[in-house]
Amino acid sequence: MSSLTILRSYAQKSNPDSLPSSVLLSHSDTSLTIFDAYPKSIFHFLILPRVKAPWTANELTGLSSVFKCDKARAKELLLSLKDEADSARKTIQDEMQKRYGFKWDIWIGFHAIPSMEHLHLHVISNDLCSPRMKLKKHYNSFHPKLGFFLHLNDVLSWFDAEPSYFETAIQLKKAKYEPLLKEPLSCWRCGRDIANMPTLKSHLQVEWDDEARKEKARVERKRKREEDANRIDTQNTLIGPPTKK
Amino acid sequence: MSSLTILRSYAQKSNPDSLPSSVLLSHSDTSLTIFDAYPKSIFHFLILPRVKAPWTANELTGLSSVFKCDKARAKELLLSLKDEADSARKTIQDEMQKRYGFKWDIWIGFHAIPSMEHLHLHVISNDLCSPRMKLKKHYNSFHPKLGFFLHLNDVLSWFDAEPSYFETAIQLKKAKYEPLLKEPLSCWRCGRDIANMPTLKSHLQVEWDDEARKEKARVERKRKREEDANRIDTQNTLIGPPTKK
DNA sequence: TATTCCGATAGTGAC
DNA sequence: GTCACTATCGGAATGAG
Repeated sequence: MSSLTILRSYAQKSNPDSLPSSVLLSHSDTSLTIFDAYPKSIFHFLILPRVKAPWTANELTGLSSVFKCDKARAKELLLSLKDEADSARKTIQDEMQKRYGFKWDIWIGFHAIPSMEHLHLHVISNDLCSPRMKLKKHYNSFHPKLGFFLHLNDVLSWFDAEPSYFETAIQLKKAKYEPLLKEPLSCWRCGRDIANMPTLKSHLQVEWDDEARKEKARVERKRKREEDANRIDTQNTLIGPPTKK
Repeated sequence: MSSLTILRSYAQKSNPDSLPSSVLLSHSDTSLTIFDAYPKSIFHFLILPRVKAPWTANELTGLSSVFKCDKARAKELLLSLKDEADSARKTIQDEMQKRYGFKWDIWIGFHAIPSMEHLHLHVISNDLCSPRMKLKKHYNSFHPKLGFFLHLNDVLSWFDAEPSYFETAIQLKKAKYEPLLKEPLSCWRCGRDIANMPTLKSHLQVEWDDEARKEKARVERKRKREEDANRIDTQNTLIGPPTKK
């Protein structure tokens, strides 16, 4: 199977459960949620629309081809992907809590110019810490403010925009988006320019470690507060009436 | 010692014999012949003018600064370098015969834009086979027909050219010569374009092996002819008068 | 913007 | 056009049977 069309081959399966569990996380009637084979963050899933009536494989090649179909149908499709993405987000959040003791943000969106020939919606945790995050284009393709990563909610807002804006937006012109991948590296959190990928990766790790530390402290303070409140409640229950706040 | 000025430091020695034998091959009153520290061929020497009255270190920075001095003095300097280069050439030819049993061509010339700050004349065998021959710019800087390598005899001919030609030539404009180093690779022997350095290096090795084979065969034929002639002479001496040719 | 392999290209730092 | 080091950039192939 060529790497260019592997997602399509998944999306064409009439029985998604035949996919190995290392590939498939879950599926619905209209979509699959798979593990990105080269995760660019600790958590990274792809939501694929299934090739199923009324959709053909060609119509599902990418965002542009989807938009070229009936507008209402396109919106319906994206909303169903959104449902699946929200579900994947919850799965990720549970895992975050279980494995790391805290939760951090998750981004949901498309690449303006994908390489693989089947629409895929990224659901990715915002750490961007992964051994597979190797190249400038990898990073820039997920930078949340650069423009190449199209947040799903932004894409959905196109449906409510002026028709002329909609028509321009859905063209996803290469000339507009391709150069973004070559932009200088900058930390999406602190905005600082960073000279190269090794330095950026260290920086992202520090930023995430920092967030982890702060979040865990916050969780711990909350736990303490609740414990205190509980002890006071218990004391109050045992020795007197509740104190006024 | 910075690599930019190391040649100058050699050229300034009042006693060149204090240089290690791994650096110095020989010297005259006006010049040094040193081993190129990064030989781009099997044989590769540099001839340096010594910093010695009437020459100052600044005047000897490069070809341009030399030409800016008195024209007659400049010519005299180049002719003295030529003498040393011819001497180095003979040394190389002896070594070729001793080590390889045949001789091949030697080029004598300057780089139009040198990186090191002291005039140095290259004396280099035309094999261009060396582990130090690594980059396109290395090769192109010695390509005998590309223009970046200025054969000493060509430079000397500038003195006899129209004054306007002379004045233009001695400027050695970067804009003219720099782009030559990025020209596509082509074999200086057979003219074929060659895609990359690894391929070129293999090709140069084959070309040189080929020349070696042919030259050795030629040498052997000559030896045989002389042996035959000698045997016939000897026979003639022993058994009769020389035969007419 | 799938990865991987190979090589060319570009910037730096050397002292 | 000094080198050596690091990283980036640029093309081509990639599968399957």
